[in-house]
Amino acid sequence: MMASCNFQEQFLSIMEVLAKAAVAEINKRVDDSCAVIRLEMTQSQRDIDVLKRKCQIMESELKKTRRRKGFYPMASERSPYPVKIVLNKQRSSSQWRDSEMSVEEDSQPHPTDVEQRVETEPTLIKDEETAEDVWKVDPQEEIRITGEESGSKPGKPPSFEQRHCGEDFITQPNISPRDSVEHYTNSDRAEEPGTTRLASTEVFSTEQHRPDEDDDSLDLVMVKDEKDQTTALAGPDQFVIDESDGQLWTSVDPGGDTDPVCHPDFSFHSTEEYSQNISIFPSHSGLPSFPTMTDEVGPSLHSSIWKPHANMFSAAKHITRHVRTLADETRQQMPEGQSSERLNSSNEGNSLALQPRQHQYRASEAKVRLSECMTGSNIATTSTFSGYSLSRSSFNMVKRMRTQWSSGSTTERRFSCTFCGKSFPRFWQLKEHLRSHTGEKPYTCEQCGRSFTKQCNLIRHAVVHSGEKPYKCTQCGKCFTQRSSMKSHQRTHIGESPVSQYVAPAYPGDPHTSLMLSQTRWNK
DNA sequence: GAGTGCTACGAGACATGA
DNA sequence: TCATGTCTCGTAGCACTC
Repeated sequence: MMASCNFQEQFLSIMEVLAKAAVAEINKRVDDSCAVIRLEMTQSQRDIDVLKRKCQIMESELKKTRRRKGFYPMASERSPYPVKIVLNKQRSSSQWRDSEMSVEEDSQPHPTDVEQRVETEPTLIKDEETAEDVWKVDPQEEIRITGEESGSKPGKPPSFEQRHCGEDFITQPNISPRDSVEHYTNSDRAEEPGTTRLASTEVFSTEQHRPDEDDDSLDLVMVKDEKDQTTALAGPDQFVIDESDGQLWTSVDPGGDTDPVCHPDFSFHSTEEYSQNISIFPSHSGLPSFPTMTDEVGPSLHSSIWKPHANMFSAAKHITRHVRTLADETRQQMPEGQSSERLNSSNEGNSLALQPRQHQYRASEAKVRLSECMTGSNIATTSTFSGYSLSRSSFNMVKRMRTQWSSGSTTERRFSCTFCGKSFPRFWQLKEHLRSHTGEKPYTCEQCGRSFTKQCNLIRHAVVHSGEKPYKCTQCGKCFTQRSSMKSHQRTHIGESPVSQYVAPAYPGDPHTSLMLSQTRWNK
């Protein structure tokens, strides 16, 4: 009895020590990671400041030039709707900037808007370097990016998403589908006389009504310049998010004909920290989740050996708190409009970009429009998951794409999965692949109700109900439902023992021979 | 409990036709 | 380029045997 008690005490003390050591180690690693994050953010901050200064200088110069020329279009000649102009790289910067400036000036914003716009003036410019701007699907966000913090209550500091939506493309779950629509106008509207020509840009309206179209179809931003026969997404960093098809897509400029640098490829990629640390799907969704920070430490923490120790129980929470605290601190340090993908990924699942979508769109239209977008030298596709909008990951994509451009890398596989980084040569392959992440299973067996991601798998599944076994072993006559099963079975006929087909490892520890041995289990 | 074989499914690669 | 179908590999789960 005494011995047992002593053993228990010793065991507990050992566990306690181990738990403390583990917590310390985890804290250390988190701190290290945070240091990196801070460093990167500081660097980004400097870059942003420089860009802001440049923008301010250019804006002031532009205004001076306009005053000299006396060029200020009348508000009555402008579109009565608030618009967003998407940069077309084929246009000179002065042109689109002029257009945008005039639009914003003529839209007669609320006085507070003006103030805020002045404060955040650099963000007004849909610069080529701010590709994330183009992705916003929410007019509220469009307003926000110009400085107005819609969604945040007066006197209340804006939420992280609100403050960073400009870069993070958060689709607010409480926004109605109609609200989250951006309408495009140029292609189907006659140019109004006196209107400053926005030939190569697409003018978005948050209120515009197109009587010749069903309202339900107004769920996708398709940026396309019909006059120039090139999409306005010609800029390789211009994206559009659509919530129509539960898929994740991107615009691609494979030819690079719109880019002087000839960017060859900007397919999706995901950063490792994103795919590994971000819980994309909320726990209640029933969809698969990527391991979160908590998950990463979870297995060891929740294994039975650790259960008696509260320290270890709290370790994961501690990490979570730590990361959250850091994220909060970082957010406070970050200026408006700045984003950090690392911060995003560290910020645990509850505040991640992928939030439950509360509205659905018509997938069929998305497909049609997708096809439209896929035509031409530029491919404007759209993005979301089933019920989850993309946002911060999109930002990661932009960054990754820019990295690719700057490095001049090119690949045949232009479409990469945001989640796992796998690449595909065809867009539809990526689309199909994404089902494995989104959990979308469009093909359902009528007999058992089971769903499948691919139709061929459903067809193959049908033999379960039919009892058909079309594949027969030529040696023993045994039938199988699948060829792979038969082939696997046939291997058992070879030499009676599969192991005999391989060389026994001379050294049990040798990884090569061990691998061969592992293969003797016939692909198991 | 370990090893083995089978079933069934997930998913990538590829071919083909529209 | 997309949709569809086929082929294929890998693997989880289960049952059975030793």
